[in-house]
Amino acid sequence: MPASLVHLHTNNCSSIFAHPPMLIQTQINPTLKIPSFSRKPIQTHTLKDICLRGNLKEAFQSLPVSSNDHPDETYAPVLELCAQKKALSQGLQIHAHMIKSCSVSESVFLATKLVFMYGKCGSVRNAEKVFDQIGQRSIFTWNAMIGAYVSNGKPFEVLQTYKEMRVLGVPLYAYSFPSLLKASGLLKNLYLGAEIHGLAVKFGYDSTVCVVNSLVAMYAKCDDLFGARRLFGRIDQKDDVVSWNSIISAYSSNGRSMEALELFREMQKAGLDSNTYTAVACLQACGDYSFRKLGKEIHAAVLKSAQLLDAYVAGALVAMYVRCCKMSEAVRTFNKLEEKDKVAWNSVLTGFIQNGMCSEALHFFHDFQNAGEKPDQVTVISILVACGRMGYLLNGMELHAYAIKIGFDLDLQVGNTLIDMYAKCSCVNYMGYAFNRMPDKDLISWTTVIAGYAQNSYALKAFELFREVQLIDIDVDPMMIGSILLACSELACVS
DNA sequence: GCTGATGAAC
Repeated sequence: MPASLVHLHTNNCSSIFAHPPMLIQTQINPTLKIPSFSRKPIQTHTLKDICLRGNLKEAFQSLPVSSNDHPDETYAPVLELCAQKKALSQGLQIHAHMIKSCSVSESVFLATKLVFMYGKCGSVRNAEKVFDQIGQRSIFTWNAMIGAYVSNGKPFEVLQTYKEMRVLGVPLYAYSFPSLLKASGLLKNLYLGAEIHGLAVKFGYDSTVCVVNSLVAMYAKCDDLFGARRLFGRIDQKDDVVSWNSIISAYSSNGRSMEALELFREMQKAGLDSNTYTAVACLQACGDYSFRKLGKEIHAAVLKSAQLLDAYVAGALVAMYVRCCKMSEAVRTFNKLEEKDKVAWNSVLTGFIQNGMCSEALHFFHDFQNAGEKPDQVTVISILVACGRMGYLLNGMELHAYAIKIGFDLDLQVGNTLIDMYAKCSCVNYMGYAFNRMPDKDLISWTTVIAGYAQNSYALKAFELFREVQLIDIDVDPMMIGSILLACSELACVS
């Protein structure tokens, strides 16, 4: 690309000629000035370049063996690279290297980088350990810590840290808000979100584009679409793709396809380029059969624009075809994927089940296992549903054993599906066992188990559990009443 | 130096 070369070239020139007085001095005695450039900065600069190139192995080989005079410049780029690659074991090695050369405790900058690296690599505990040891924390340190919490799905910890910041009087800066607002959204705590919104106004960051975008997302996650729309409407310069993506995604994830797609059209009219996030949000809105044509159009546009299909876009495409009951298209899209991740596998799997193709789902599960994938909760739930519908008790039990082995049977949703599977396979004893083992039970658990007993002619057992439901504070739902009526007719009692 | 918006299930 000639244009970027020219750009780079002029940039270098401007930095060299940025200090004319120096230049005058060097002109007096140029030959002596040249060797006075120390070798150190050149070395660390190359390490930074290696890191920018993204080769972790090369970066490791270029690390100085003993302690050096520029720990910040040495370690910061390597830590950043570890974070980018989510390379925890390498990050730990760098941390060890740093301890050996005594450069962690003195530098808040490097300690903050460590917190950031551990957060990105998914090790909240290590991030906390480093964070706790830092005496004088900067606002960057606090932001790195709450960022680590929020990106690892720990909104309660964000809330706690936020309270600590308030008590200590740490002033919030622009970049504190996105993480705090995301945590409010994860907690669906509109009250907290509004409080943080208030602080953003107080500190004067409510017009900062990333803060506004985070606010839009927060209100949407807290089911306040009106609030999200009002904020989006107040943005003067609507020229940021993320702002549009936030509001489109707000509508599409709340099932408001029409509004989402109207906003997408408006965005196109404004002449803004969409990206993968836009595609995902729009595809989500194309779940309705009536939008299948638009979904195909977006599919075509995506194929045209991206050389390599983004994992999220691919997943959204598969999910879109599933919702439009186009399983052959879904499978075709899935097969074209170079990197098939778990969500993509699960989308196809649940697609088969939603479309009543249980034996296809079981076949597909064999492919899943042959590909060396490990089932997660969603996979287990899908296969249990298929087993139940097909009446495959032995396969269901096998999956139950697997679920127990890795502790999934304690999961509420997995437990509920196990109850349903055993009920459908008329295996009442194991159904009761699965139900009793559940540490938490919700309305669906009770409804499913009562229906299971009633449908398998265990009317008295159904009554017994119904009485228990009335004792604990759970609302009775129509499904449950239906099961109890069935049990009544079984016993021919009308009382 | 830290930051914002994405795909799956009973």
